[in-house]
Amino acid sequence: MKKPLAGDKKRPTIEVVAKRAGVSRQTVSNAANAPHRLRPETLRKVLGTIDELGYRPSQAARSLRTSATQVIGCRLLPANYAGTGGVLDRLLHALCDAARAKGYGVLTFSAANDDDEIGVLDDLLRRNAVDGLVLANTHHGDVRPGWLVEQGARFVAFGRPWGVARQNHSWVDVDGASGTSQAVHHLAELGHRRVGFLGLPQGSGVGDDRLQGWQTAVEALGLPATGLVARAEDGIVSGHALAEELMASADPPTALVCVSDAMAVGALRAIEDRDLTVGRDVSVIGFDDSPVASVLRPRLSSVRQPVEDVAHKLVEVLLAELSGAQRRPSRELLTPRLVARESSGQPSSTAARRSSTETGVMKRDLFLRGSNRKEQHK
Amino acid sequence: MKKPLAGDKKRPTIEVVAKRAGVSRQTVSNAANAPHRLRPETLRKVLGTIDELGYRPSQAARSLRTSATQVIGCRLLPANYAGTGGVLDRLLHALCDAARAKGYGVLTFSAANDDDEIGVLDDLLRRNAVDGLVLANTHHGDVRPGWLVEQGARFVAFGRPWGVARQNHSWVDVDGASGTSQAVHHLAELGHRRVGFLGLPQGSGVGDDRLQGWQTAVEALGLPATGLVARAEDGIVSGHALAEELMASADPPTALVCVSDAMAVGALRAIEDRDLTVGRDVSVIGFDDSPVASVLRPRLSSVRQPVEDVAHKLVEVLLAELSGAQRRPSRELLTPRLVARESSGQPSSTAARRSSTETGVMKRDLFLRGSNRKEQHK
DNA sequence: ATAGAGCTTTTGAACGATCAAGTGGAGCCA
DNA sequence: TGGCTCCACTTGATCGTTCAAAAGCTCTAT
Repeated sequence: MKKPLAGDKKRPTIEVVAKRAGVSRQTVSNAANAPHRLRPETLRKVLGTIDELGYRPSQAARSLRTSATQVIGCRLLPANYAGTGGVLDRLLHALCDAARAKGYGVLTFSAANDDDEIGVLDDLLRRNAVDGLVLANTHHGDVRPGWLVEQGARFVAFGRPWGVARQNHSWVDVDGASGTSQAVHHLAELGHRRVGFLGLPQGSGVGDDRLQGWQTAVEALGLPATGLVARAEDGIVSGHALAEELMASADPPTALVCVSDAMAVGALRAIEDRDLTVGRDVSVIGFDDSPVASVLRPRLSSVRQPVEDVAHKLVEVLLAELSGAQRRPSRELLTPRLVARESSGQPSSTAARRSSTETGVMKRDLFLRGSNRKEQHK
Repeated sequence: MKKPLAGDKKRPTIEVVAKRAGVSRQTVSNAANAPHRLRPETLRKVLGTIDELGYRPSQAARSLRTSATQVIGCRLLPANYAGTGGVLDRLLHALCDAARAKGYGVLTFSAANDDDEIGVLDDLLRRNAVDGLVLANTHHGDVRPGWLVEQGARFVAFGRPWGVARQNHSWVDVDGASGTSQAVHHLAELGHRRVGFLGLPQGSGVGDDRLQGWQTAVEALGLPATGLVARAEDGIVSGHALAEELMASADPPTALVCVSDAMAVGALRAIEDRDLTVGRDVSVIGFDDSPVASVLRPRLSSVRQPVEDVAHKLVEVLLAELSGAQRRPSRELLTPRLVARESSGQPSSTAARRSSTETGVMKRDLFLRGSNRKEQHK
């Protein structure tokens, strides 16, 4: 026999509000959901009572009736997840904000791998625990989008359906090629000509995309392109090895564009190991602008993804999908932005011609917490 | 007029399963919720049908009837949140796992500040969108616990009710004092005697707790304690200033225990600025073992919080709270563990007496990705 | 006066599950 | 055989909301 605990205030139901306001259930319901149907006077009265009693419709009852949960599901990826370090955390924050602004909540879950994730998704969909899903970190040969389409689930992917032409679902993505292209242009402006690229093994969607941006820019600028690309799995160790490989060549690059910040960190180490100075002898630019970027010494230039915009778009697209108004899938490609810091500077040959005061300034202010001061946004 | 979309497979209801299995609704319900009530034969038959149709009870319908949502709410804190950098992200992952293991989901939301959070919580509670809450980052003068108690909400705090004796709610926390104490003992074993402490301004709960651990250890070991503590707001800049302050004294410390990794990073910079070698001339130990710790050079020794255990306890305590079986609030204090890396080594005077091969080894393998190899857990 | 149109409000039913009470049958004992 | 208990299962009611349809009211045109 369970007796109600002390603090258990009973939430008022719509019926209670109705009685108190001297109207019917439906009128109260309309006050919240379709105010235009009520006479202004009635509306005021009902809203007053709602406010007075602090009434909010029960999520469960509403869901049962409308079969809409007002909840979006999203897998939580490990913070250090290779290739997207930190981006997804920022995205999740932004997603929660964007969703809440539209009256939706975000249900998070973790999964060991994609198959495991499908298991969780299956459960969520079967229980009707979510209205739609945000699928992060799409990759080559990803089985999840196909499975979701097959289930008739509403979802948006953060990431293009890499390598699969027939995948027909909505997605939002960031134009990685634009990011690396910006990086190359930035370096070229600083005076670099031999700009290398540390990439991922062929077949990785994001990797190929970002490599292509490098290629496009290098061609457009008429820079040398041979012997300047090295590829391996993501990680600091890889970055070190690849940078070492390129730096050991007969005609080494004076700048490196990296597919990730992890790679960039490895590259920094390799350059230091050669007793060269990052940002002067060799410049390095990372990707994703992870929290470490602004903590490293020198602070790492990096391409920052517009996560807030991404989150906003994701919610917008997903809600359109949910409303059923959406006939065909939407595709949205957003543009990232290079954040230039100390790790990218003029090549030493060029810099020698100028005064060195600039370098002096760079040595100061390495301890700034945020990444907003002393940074130039390209 | 909305017609059902193409892929809209209709979920089977309990009624459908019942009909198909040739039993009543309640029997199907019992098969899932109270199997012991069924004859083994019936149970097998019903479970078979459930499996065949892929039936899962509708969350909404169940919630409506039982007024339990099987969802836990948790605020998402900014990734770089001062004082707990990265810990809460790891915690969230662990929390999702622990909750899911008990059949619960985790609903996340972000909030600009505590008042804003109360607004969101109010909404969640009024809509009955969550059964309980995990309250992270409790601090001095926190208004949230009191408000929640007043509302009769079920919740567990991650963090003690600092400075408020009468707060009477369940909590789980990590024994920060033990962590800093371990750090001091570790340094003392390495031969350090003058061990400094970089802390937070007085009045910060976690700050005072961690300082106290330093104090206790220093007294127990008979180490000097005066002129070795510096305090300021958390951050890299602060860490740099405080370390500089201590290092500039007549009799500077040979090791620094820091209240956070951010502080530690600042300390590393300050030591390097004095052209001293971290881990040899001056050792540094951080707190929280944030992702940057193992990326820095030298890799940062840090006190790691047992987030998985914390998450497990949080869920355990919260569920006890929800079941109503819990008479009085539980308090759980878990013990963190020092992860020793290169930033903490023997003081140069002691090290000089020994061979230098050890230092040689340390210089290698700085590029390891994870933090599992070449680390000694104390 | 009255029917019809249009607006506001009320009423009955339904969403899909669980709880509480009820039914039927087997087994036991007198 | 009757009565009792116990077990396995079924039936009716209910959670709180929204949908669909009915009802009432006001106003206008005939």
